[in-house]
Order: sequence, then C-alpha cells, then structure tokens
Amino acid sequence: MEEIVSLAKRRGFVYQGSEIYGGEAGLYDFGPYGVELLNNIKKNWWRWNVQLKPNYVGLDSAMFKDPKVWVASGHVGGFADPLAECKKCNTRIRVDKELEKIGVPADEKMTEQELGTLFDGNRDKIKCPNCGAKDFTNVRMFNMLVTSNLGDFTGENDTPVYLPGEACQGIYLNFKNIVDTTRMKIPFGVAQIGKAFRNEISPRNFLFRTREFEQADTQYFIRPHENEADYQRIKQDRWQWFLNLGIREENLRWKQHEHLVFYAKDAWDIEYNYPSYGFDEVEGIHDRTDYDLSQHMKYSGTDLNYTDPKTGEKYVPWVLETSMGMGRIFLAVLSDAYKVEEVEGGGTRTVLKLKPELAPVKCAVFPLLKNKPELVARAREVYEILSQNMMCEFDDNGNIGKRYRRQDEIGTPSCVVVDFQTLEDGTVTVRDRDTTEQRRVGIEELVSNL
RNA sequence: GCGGGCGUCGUACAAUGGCUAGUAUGCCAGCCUUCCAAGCUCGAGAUGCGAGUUCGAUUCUCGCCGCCCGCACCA
Repeated sequence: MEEIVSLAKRRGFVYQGSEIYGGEAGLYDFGPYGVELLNNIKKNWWRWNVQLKPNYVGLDSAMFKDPKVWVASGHVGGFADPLAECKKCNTRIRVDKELEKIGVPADEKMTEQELGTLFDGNRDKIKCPNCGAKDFTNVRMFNMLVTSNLGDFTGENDTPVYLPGEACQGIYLNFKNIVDTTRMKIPFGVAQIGKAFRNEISPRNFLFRTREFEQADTQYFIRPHENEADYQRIKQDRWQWFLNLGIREENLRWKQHEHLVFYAKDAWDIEYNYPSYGFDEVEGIHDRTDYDLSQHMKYSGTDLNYTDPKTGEKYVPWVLETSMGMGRIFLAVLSDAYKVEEVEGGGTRTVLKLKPELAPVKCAVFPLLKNKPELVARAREVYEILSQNMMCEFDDNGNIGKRYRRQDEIGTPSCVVVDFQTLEDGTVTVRDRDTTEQRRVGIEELVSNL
C-alpha cells in the first residue's frame, strides 16, 4: 500500500488536502491523472447504470437540503450522543443514560456544557461498566454531520444547515418529481453520484475513510414485499460491474451485515482485498423497505404514495439501494492494476494494468529522436490528430525507453512512435503497455486501431 | 478522541548546537541517442508550522498540524 500511495503522489494521482498549509486530515485532492481516472470510473458506472438500463434515470440533487431532511433520515437524532471515555480501558459511556441511572435528570438534547456540569458534579458516583474505574474524560457530543451557515446573515447561526451525511437522500426527495415528470413506472431506479461529508473521528487508511467523499448510489423503487428477487438480481449485477471494471474476482467477496438497522430487511457489502488492510467495504447493497420514503412523508407532510396506473393501488414503495464510495473504488482499481514486473536483463518495470477505457491517458506520442526536427514536427502533427479523439500526451524527453516507462507507470495502454520510416510511408509503431510489443500501422488507421 | 511511534528536496535516504544541509532517483534545459529507465553538461528543489532555551536551533524543550500502528468510532 505504501508503494501505491507513493506512486499516487509521485505521478500526480492523489495529493494530501491543503498540503502547503500542513495538510488537513481526511481530505485528499485528485491530481491531473487522478481526476482522469476518477472521471473514467464514473463514466463507466453511469453508462452501466443509466445508459444501459431502460428503467433507470439519473439525478444530481443540490448538496444543501432543508435541515429537516437530516432529522427525518435519523442522522441528527441518532448521532448526537453525549459520550465520555474511561481513561483506563477506553470504554465509552452514554453520559445522559448514566446520569439517569443514578437519578440525575438528563437527556441527549441538553448542551455539551449542561451535561458536562452535571457529569462533573456526579463523577464520584459513576463507574466504568467495563473496568469499574471512575476516571473519565470530559463529556463530548459526537455528531458526524458537518454543519454550515447557508442563508445565515446574522452570524448567530442558530439554525445550522447540514452538509450531506450521505448522497442518497437527494433521490428520496425527488422521488415524487421523477414520477410526476417522467414516464417512469414502478419498478424503476434512480442513479446519482454525489458528495457526502462526515466528521469521522479518525480518518484513516488513505482514501478509504475520508471526511469528504463521493458516493455513487442507485435507489430502485419497487412494490412492497416484492423485494427478494430484485435484491438478488441487483446483487449479481453489481458484482458483474466490478468484474467489468477489470477488478480481479479473487480480490472481491461478499459480506452480510450481522447487525441490521431496525428497518432493513437485508444488507450485504462487496469487499475488496486492499493491500495492507485486507478485505473491506467498497459498496453496500441494502434492502431498506419503505423506511426512507415513509420518514420523508412524515416529516415533510407530502404524500409520497405511488398510485399504480393499471390497478389504481396506492402504496409507499420499497427501496433497494446500492451505495459505493468513489474513493474506495478508485483505490481498489489502482491497487488491482499496480504491478511491478521483472525485466529481462535485470531491473523492474512498474506498470498500471488499467482497463484501457479507465486509463488517464489513452495514447502517448513520441518522436524517436529529439534532435531530428522533422521527426519532432511529424510527431506533433500525429499528436494533434489523436488529441481530437482521446486524451493524449506528447513526450520527446530523454530516450525512448524512459518515455515508455513513464507511460507504463500511469497506465497508458498505447505509445505511438514516429520514426524515419514514418517520413517515407506514413506508418508509425504502436507499442502495447502489457506486452511491450510493437506493430506498424498507418496514421489513418490509428484512431480505429487504438 | 485516547495510547505509542514518526516528520530533511517530488520520491527514497544521509548529516549537523555554528562553514554553502549531502547522495541517489525523479523533474527542467542542452548535447548525444535509429525503440524499452545508457552517457555527458547545466538548473530548480527540503529541515511540517509556531513559540521557548541559546550569541546561534533542522538538531534541545513545549504547543499545534500531519502521517503510521493499536483501541474506539464507522447510522
């Protein structure tokens, strides 16, 4: 993993966020090659889920939403617990619950200060349930939602808005809009790629757990209780997508959730075998019943029932969700493609064996020699032509082997060389990243050949 | 957030309470080069940030920030 992080930095895929200021934990910037790879993964995902599925449509919802959205979703209430930690064994206690146990009225809606005062006044009566010690840290509120001050001009910020804790809420909010304005009929799906923010206590493992991240979600709306067959089908479809992306199947596995949240019927993760950390979640596939739409009905007062156009039956649809972390799939793609090969005659070659459609640069164009102006000029022309159709790079630095290696490290599938024969018959050599073999083709055929 | 470790050019390493902080590689430019990191020349590039001790701090002390490991967290 260290090698991959190092390559990602060295070759301009991923940088630490705000690095020149000392860095910000849990934030990463995608560099010139990183953004290409990321966009290519997104493009592939969108094609698979929107373009190729007749009953799916796309969406891009506003990141800021009515604060009540996050109350309805359970993020506000469920994640504002006042906690203190035992200094001996690091066990965490719910301060409000422990205070109530000893007869002190308290609840989780009180402020951190109020609870802190109550807690400090009763420290001698509260023992750690695990080790019995009475030595606790100060009370802290933990809420993973990130707040902002959108629309607050007074600076008092007594009505904070939240940055999205998950991207998928935008889909539920627009369920009715999509039913009303398109010809979508249940069952149908909505796909969205969007940003999410969480105040992770300790972001860790490079792109794996970050405070700002991007999720690629699909929500499939179905008739109540008719979840089983579709759930199985969607699980298989998602597995196939990972294989289609070029991920090796032996590095993937299923993991079923052991502790389901109360409303969920079933939940499985697709895990990838990351270098160093081992298998961990890339995507969750959840059978969520009608929880999300029902909650938004309740809190918004808007009727989100669906009326079946044929039978007239009214119901709140159930939802089958797929939710993938873009950083996690990015890291999986990079890890899976990374190879260090032994080279004949000693030495090694670092190569990213990316599926060509994912490669940041599709084709690099070199003149065989730099000090022959006619070769350089002709190579420039070829580069101009190819750039019209794909991401290309021109390189005339150093010797040719060096340029090949440079492209290998960023996963460029093809390198085109303009040599002396090009000047005579208009053919160039095309060198393959994986085999390092070359073939000669005419410039006109290049685009179709690549 | 807690405990432990760490922080020197892009990367990987070296050195030092005081002389211009060194090497490799990468990068830039030039020369050379008729296909897989050859060679020569030139150049840019670092002590994470801030305070303290000191005549003088990259080096010692403290705080902050970041990274790694473990715990906890991950709806």
